[in-house]
Amino acid sequence: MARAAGVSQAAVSLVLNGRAVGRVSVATQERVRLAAETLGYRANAAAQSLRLGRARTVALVVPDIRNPFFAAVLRGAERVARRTAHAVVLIDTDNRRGWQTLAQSALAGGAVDGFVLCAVAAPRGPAFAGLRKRLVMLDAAERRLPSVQLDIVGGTRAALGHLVALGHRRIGHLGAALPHATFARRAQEYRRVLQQAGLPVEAALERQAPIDPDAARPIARELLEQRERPTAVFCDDDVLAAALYKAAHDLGLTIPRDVSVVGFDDIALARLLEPELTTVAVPAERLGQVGMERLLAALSGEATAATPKLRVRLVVRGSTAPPLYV
Amino acid sequence: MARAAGVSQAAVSLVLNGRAVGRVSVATQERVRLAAETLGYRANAAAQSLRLGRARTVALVVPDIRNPFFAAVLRGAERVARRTAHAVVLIDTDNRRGWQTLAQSALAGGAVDGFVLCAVAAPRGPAFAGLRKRLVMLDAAERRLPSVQLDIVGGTRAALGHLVALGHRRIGHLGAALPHATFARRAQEYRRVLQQAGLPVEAALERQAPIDPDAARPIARELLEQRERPTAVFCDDDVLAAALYKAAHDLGLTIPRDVSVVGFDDIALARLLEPELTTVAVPAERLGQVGMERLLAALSGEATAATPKLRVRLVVRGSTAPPLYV
DNA sequence: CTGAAAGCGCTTACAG
DNA sequence: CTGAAAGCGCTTACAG
Repeated sequence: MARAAGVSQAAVSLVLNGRAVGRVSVATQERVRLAAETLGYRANAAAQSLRLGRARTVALVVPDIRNPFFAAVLRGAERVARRTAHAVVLIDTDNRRGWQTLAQSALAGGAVDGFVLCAVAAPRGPAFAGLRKRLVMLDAAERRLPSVQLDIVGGTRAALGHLVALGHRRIGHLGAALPHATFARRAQEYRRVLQQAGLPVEAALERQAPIDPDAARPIARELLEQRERPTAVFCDDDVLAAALYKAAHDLGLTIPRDVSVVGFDDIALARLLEPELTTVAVPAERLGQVGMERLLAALSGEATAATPKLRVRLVVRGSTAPPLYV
Repeated sequence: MARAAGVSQAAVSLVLNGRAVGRVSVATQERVRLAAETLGYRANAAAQSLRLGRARTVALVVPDIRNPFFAAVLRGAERVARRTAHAVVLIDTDNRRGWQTLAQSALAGGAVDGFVLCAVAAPRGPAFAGLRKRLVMLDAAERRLPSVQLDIVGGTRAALGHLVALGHRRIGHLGAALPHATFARRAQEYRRVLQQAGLPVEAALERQAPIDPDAARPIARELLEQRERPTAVFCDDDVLAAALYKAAHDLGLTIPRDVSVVGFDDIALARLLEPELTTVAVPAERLGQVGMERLLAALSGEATAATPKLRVRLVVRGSTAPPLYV
């Protein structure tokens, strides 16, 4: 390339990286640009990485990319990364622990500059000790690590407040069986609201299920089959809510007449269900965006601003109504 | 690292890459392995890429990762890539053309070794001339490029055959408004089956819509609002089918009584709809797997076997029934 | 303003 | 079996 333009390697580098002003003559700049254009030349990424110590690649870690919520996060993250010529590598943990080994290798080998973690537990062990500046957790509880917060407490309170206001007294909880703080928080807040409202907090009203329709369906069913069935159920995720719809249908129960349902996330599915799902809308794509922005900022050494907290809001649709017998 | 183990750089490389047999003494091998373990040492990825000319990274290009079908493809592809220590970078085209520039840069700069293309048109232009060995198209029509085939024709025939067998005479088609051969094929086969069955092939029975519930809903509605409404609709995608459910609901039509619906893909959504959706099951994750396997094989210079063709099969559920008035 | 050189960390011939 | 060296393609001081 330098030869093609008849200039030095250094000049090419300077021009193509926009550091040419006052260092390379305009004529040379033109020649370089023209030659690059003609040859379709791009700087070799590996050589750049080696020299600069930055791979311009970050990994997004999610439990299951088939969940549209995580797909939306990925989309948001990818958009932001692309703006600064970074690539996003996906690590789908499939709800297993093994990903930490992979992540550790990628980091140690410099294949990846940092991580955005979504709904997976923070990695442990000495290998991740220096990770603070290379990691952003999405919707995390731990203040110790850089993160983007969601107002999970507010969302949970809004959802349960809505059910309480409708007159429900027995409110169940279909939680996500994932080891992430966000779900622990929802469970905690669920109990707190019930308690404050003087409503029963019973083990019988709580179940945990994988975020997968088939796996969750029988568990949702257990919740609805009890003698003293809840008249409303708060679900940690829209997919769980959908599983509850199926379970209700299995049992001949009508939503919202026999049981009200509230979801979490507001993925496209929420409005495709019939009746449309009342749910806590979470800005998934924005979460991915903001998370990636923060990671990239941290990687380029910018001071980390205060932990941002994204709003969520309850969207009331057709799946909630007053209980049949008040 | 070499210093830590008290051996040469070359020995480290040999041992860690499994090329040590008969070239490095067992004692040295042990020392290297121990030191690597202790230090958590990984070979620098950039240096390896530079030296070897392979980035061990491939890109998956999809129109919209929020569509669970594409998410499943990604998952399958990622699994396979991981087995051989390759990373998968996502390029979400957002149904736009701009991705080709990005892809071209990534390839020219060696950031990416190859591409798996799913439901996007093959790239054009001289920059992609030498791409044949670095590209696999999923579900492509063009035999000119390496690809993994799906039996789209068979699936379409099965879907329409099912509707014809049920007694439907006016069968509509809600197609995907994407410039990919797979959708052209479905439209073509739809017309062919109707023709062969002596049924009307009319422009009024065909519509194209983006694969997005909100965008597709009014278009689906047009299809159902006509005076001579179709009694059944074949949809190019389950998401389109879901949009049709909504449109039917808007118009007070009941599925399958007033209109039968067949989808394509069998994503999780299909069974969450009520009634559950009759659809052509496509092995999405497997598609991603096989596509990635072929790409990796091609990249390591293995001879490309015959183009594999994956089976699809019609899954009959509750959304199809005989028409009301035969 | 321009060019020659060092060095990022590997792998692979090559000489001992 | 071991070690010293070249070179992948960049970027960045440095000398002219």
